[in-house]
Amino acid sequence: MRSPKSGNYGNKEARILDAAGTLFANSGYPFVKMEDIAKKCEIKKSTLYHYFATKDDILRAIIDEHMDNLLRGVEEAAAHKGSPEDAFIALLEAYTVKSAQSRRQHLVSINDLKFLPAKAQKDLVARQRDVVDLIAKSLGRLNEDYPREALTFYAMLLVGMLNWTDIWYRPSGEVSPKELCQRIARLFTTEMATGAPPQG
Amino acid sequence: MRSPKSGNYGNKEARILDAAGTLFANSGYPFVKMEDIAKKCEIKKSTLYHYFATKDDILRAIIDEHMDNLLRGVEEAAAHKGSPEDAFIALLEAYTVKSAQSRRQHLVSINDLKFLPAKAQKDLVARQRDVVDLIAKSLGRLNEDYPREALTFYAMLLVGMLNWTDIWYRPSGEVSPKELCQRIARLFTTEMATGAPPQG
DNA sequence: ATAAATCGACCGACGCGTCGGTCGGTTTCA
DNA sequence: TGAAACCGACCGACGCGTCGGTCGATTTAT
Repeated sequence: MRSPKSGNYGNKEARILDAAGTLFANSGYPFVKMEDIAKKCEIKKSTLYHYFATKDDILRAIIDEHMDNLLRGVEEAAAHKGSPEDAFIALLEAYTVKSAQSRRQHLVSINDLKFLPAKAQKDLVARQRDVVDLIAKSLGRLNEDYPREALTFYAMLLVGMLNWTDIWYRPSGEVSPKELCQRIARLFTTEMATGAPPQG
Repeated sequence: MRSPKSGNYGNKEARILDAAGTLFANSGYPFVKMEDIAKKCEIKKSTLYHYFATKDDILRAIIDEHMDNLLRGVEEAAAHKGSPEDAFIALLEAYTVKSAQSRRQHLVSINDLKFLPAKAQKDLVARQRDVVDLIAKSLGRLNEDYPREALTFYAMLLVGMLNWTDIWYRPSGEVSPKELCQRIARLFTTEMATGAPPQG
């Protein structure tokens, strides 16, 4: 998205978030000190507090921005016109592309959400739920016979798989991102095509 | 395994690990203070250090024990005689049963591993890899045409899904553990039965 | 038999590094 | 010239780990 080196980096807030995101993703929120973030931005710690009131606020801002971004991308793909299968794959690709694009932010969102105060967490989790619902809806178009709760169930499985994948998957490895995405998609499209809807 | 209330709880070490495991699972390693653990064991913090040299050691012991347990269970199931499908399901069930049995330990293993010093992590991760390999091998028996690396790939996806499931799945909900397990198994057995092996 | 020596479990107090956050002052710039 | 950006010095709470020492039980020596 934004290269760390691009000259007029715009507002410093974004630069701070970018630096913090990288550090959080690499080391985990509790291990990153405010001074580390400051150093990476080539400012002093106290200056940091000119932009963000607390460490939590930085984390919150990162996750918040990422959720918006992710949700927007997935919503867009969900509106894909074409066969249900195409729409589903488009959605999956949107999800993985988005999480790859802002890979660090995504990792932070997954790993460090729990370090936020409960109230802030609820807010963010609600938005995660929106993503799951969109996926469930898309799955539903693959097979109209699955009841809503089964769809949600599979959507959760899918999101879980994707999120976990972020932890170990390296795009530079044997399997290309596109192939990763297609293989995962096939697991679910096949299920929806051949599986008997449960509890029906 | 061991009920917290069972009278002669045996050695105190186990009791400490049990208490710490619960606390870690509920709140996350960085948030749990040595004093919290001590209080839960009805001893003083300093006494804790009579049994474990550092906080890290406690975490390490928990994960270590759990890994052993899990690996043993999965190994046992892998030796299952019967059709490849039966063996695979048995293995899956072993995994989920084991992680449910010691749910807290499993959560700790997933969430808090990263708080260990790098060296200790490597050790534990290697054992996780052993589990993945066993699963890959079991998948391989479902379809001999899949090359090793594809099997590992799917095994990783599967383990990821299972691990993530631990985060949100509640056995008391709509879907019974057995059903959960079967649905997940079906995603992969179907793939292995109908899918074209990639890169082949 | 019993006093002395030994030992494991236990504890209160606290040293000390760490780290999020503050404050008062200086520089920059429109 | 005044507001925004920036900084160095500092603070206070917190939490890990330590240390000196107690207590009751077991072992040893006489």
